[in-house]
Amino acid sequence: MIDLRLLRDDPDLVRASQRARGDDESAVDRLLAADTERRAAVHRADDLRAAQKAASQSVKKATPEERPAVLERAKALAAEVKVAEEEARVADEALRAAHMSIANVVAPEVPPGGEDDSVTLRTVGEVPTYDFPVRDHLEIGTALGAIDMERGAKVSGSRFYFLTGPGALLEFALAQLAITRAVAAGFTPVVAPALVRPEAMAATGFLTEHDEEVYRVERDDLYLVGTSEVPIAAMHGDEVLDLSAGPKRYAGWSACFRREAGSYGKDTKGIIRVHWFDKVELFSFCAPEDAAAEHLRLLQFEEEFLQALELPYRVVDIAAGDLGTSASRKYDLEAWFPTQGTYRELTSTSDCTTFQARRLGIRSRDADGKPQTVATLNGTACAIARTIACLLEFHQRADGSVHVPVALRPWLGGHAVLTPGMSLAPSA
RNA sequence: GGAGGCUUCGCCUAGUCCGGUCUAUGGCGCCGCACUGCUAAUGCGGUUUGGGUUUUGGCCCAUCCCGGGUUCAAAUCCCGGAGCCUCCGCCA
Repeated sequence: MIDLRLLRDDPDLVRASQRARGDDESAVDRLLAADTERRAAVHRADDLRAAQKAASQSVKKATPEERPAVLERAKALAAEVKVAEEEARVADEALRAAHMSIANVVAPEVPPGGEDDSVTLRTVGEVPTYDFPVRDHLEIGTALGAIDMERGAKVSGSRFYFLTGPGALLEFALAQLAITRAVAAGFTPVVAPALVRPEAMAATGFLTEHDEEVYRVERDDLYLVGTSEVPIAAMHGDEVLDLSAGPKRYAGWSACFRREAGSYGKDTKGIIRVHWFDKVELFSFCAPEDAAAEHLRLLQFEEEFLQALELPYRVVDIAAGDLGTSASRKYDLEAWFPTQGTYRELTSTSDCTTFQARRLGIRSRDADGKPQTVATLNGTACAIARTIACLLEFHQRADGSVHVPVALRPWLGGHAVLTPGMSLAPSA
């Protein structure tokens, strides 16, 4: 939800944001009107309630003779209050609906336009030429005994997989590397629940924006999260955080579940797009004025992580029309997939400013000790399945073996290369 | 799964049986002032949050876990829900 004060003070800023996103500008005027109407309705109800309260107090003080008349007036007022309250409730609901229909105000630096208007800020690392026919990650992973897609389908259906042998070790190695680096960078490690109540899902916006993407456990009225952003954001819901020592930073590990409705035919092969994967997610709560700097910090972490994996990548400044509802700015980090001959999103980071925290009721104290809504930011440290896919493809060699980035070796028995049929026991 | 207890303005707590003076008690903490060589102690005052309004002094409304209901009037009575704790059962 956007800041209504900002809307009242500078509606043109919000209109410009809507324009940049390709969203409906008139929604701004509908919200302004709903805001005015709600305030009028609340004012009427409050005044009536004050009168009714006074009347109610006078019932007790009334003499027996006056009592019937006083009671009569109080009753009449009570009925009026009931009507006015209902009107206020309706106005409030209308405001809420209008409020929800407007996405976060985009940062002024964001490129306007749609998907094709996103801007590559920089490209880091060399894209090598492979002097042999490159194989995709599924071929390599299957040959290594790292990925078993067929049995994944047998047990759970399409877009499910088993990670076995070196694949399973890679999962833990990536998780360890991500968490270790995050802790070193000041993030508090968190193991978060992957099953949450409807409130947590709704408060983070996933029931409205990504409703089709979400798995429900109807029997228990719980939802499987698509990212640990959900439990971590909701973790501090309705709290006043102490940010006097700086942002609160978390690195959350959890399983992630996505129905991938509407992505039939997209990335059907391998583990690039799957119904379940594990992920280490970065999440920061900070003062609104620190959000832009914090965003760059998350971006830097993500870049350094890809560098540690020895992967070339590019940083894309996502255009307004392609931003999520809560994001005011978003960077995608895309790494090179040789079989696709292109960069594909491996991680991303979004600055949600106060948009998400307003709905979640997460505040901190400003310099004057007044509560203010915090800013929230999220970023991928490592989406494990897709990262494994990229590593296998990018670091493949002509003989079907795969180079292991130095940073991962401590968790892979010290091995520098993964070879089909190799022993996974630590090398001497 | 069964039985019971509990949830009050940062923390602790009184109030709930028996509806109105609860405009919520007291303590701790915190802020200000006074006193005081300094500190401590003491005294006095202030200290939930959100909304509305404002001549920026204030004023009004809501807020006692959440949502309904009864009533002129609900922290208090009734119904539904959530969370925490204890015990029993089951369980990796």
